[in-house]
Amino acid sequence: MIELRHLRYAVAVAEEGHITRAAAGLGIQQPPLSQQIRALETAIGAPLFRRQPRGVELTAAGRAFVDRARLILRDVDLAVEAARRTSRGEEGQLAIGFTSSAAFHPFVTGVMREMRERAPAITLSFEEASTGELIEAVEADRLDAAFVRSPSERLEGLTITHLLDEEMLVAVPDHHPRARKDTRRRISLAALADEPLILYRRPTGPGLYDSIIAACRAAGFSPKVAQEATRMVSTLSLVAAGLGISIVPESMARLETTGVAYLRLDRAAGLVAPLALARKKGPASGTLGRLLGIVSRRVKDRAGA
Amino acid sequence: MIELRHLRYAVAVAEEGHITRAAAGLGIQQPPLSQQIRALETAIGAPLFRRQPRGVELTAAGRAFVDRARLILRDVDLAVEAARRTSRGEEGQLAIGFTSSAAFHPFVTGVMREMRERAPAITLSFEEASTGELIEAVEADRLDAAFVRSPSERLEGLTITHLLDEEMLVAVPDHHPRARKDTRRRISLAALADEPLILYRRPTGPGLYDSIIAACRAAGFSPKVAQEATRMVSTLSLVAAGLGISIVPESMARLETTGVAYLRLDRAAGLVAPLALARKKGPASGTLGRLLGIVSRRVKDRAGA
DNA sequence: CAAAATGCATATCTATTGGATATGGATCGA
DNA sequence: TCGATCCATATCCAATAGATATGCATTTTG
Repeated sequence: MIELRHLRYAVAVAEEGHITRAAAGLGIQQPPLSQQIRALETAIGAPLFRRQPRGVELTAAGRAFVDRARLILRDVDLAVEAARRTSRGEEGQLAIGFTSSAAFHPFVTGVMREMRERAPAITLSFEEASTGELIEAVEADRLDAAFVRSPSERLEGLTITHLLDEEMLVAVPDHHPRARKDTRRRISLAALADEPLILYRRPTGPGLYDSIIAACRAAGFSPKVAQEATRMVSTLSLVAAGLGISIVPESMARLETTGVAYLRLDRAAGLVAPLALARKKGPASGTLGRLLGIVSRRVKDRAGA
Repeated sequence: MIELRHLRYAVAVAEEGHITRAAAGLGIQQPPLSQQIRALETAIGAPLFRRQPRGVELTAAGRAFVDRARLILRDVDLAVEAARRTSRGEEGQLAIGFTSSAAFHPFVTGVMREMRERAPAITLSFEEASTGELIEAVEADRLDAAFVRSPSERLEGLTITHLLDEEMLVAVPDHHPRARKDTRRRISLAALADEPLILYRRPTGPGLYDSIIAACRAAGFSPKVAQEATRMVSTLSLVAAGLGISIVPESMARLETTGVAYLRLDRAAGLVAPLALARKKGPASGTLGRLLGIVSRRVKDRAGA
């Protein structure tokens, strides 16, 4: 059976044109090298070297073989390197999901940008869905990780890492009486008891929706849900159209939203939009490990700052 | 040190998704296979397989490696095959030379055509030169073989194989008085004693030139050499222009030669153009062996016919 | 021209290691 | 819970890669 050893030896002998010298270079003695070369020639069934009085030289068949052997040896090194890089998470692919409200958060976009820079050989794929759908996708290994909101339910088999809590803002039409007043003043949730509320809710699973309803109840009223939108951005359009007000994560205020004004909520409302990363329990793959590294470093930096 | 064995094993395990089953397929037991896989993983420095309760499955790094390993194993087979084919003379290159007078001989063109058909993977290269130059090129290994005329000098280190003797014809302008008579009748060399002779001679080395002069002397006269041309074809042009007559190998008569008529010579003239193959002494390379095989078969066929 | 040197091949021995057998331990299905 | 499945570990054996010693052919050198 031909082994890489035979290729390495044949290449060395071809380069030296000399068995004894090649043996020295390979760190073995001359006789074993002679034997291995002969064994290779026998396996191939053709002489690769012409034995000259002052050394050896390649036959035409030898040249054909050695030229290819060189490439093969290089390919083996490349294969090993590829495996190492893949293992270290510098190469491969990573499927990431996020809820629409997380997609615009600077933390998430920052992580993504850093991934692109630090590991350009990783092919990233993104998916937007509701928290519930994302959790399901992660469980089913369709996603490697997902940025989700309100990790309320602790799911078996998943690791959910809390990243940060984001303030929530009240979005009101800009002609709304409250938008006229000092927008820096915080208002209480209760002050919005009579306003028609527009909420974002995906067909499936939990999300910010429930947190908002719960917070209103805690503030002593039951919100009047005027509309439900399936995309977060449409929520804001409806607000701009004057159909009601809404409560959205702070990062949403970054979107171009003419016709919408944002009001800060009283801290007592206790309404925050948590951002968390969900992934399968167990050791992370190389590419996922790479992502986790970046995420945890940024969480730490954030805490320090 | 990573060996092809490791690649073969990794590919087998990846394909079966099962160490025990793969071991059976490889004709070894399960424990050594487990060991070899582990050794490979250690050498690479990354796990290639995830041990599952019901078998094993590739990690991302494993997939990256095994995909390449498959190609490498195929390349090794291809390298072996290429060496075998080259050795058998089905592949490689062959530099062949011939004198201008041999280039048109049907024997030579026939051999070349057969080479192309039988061993299309051999890259043929041709060179035209005088017999002397060709002999030199063969000695210096710039040519693998050469079709030459008059192997008069036995050169040390070369094997010169006589292939056939070709009749020589007298080329005369078609308005020449002799061309009017019965062209099938043979004439004697002596009858041409008074004709101005146009001969072909390369700057270097012996050739047909000397044979012709010698034959004339044997016929009892010294030829009047009117012109010397450096290309055989120009010789015929000069004949057509009426500058004199010439003596050329029969195969030259195949060229389109308006204005030239050919006369057969008396056998007593003993003027023949021998065709021989010159090559280095010693065992022939694969590609050259291929040529020699075709040549010798055709010589034999010719003798039989 | 003889002697030394060079360089591959052969012969024999040793040490490494690939592979076999036996067994343990974890997980899964009945 | 018991047996089946399947990988890992431990130990042993056998094949073979490689070491040492030597032979043989050719070439260089004094």
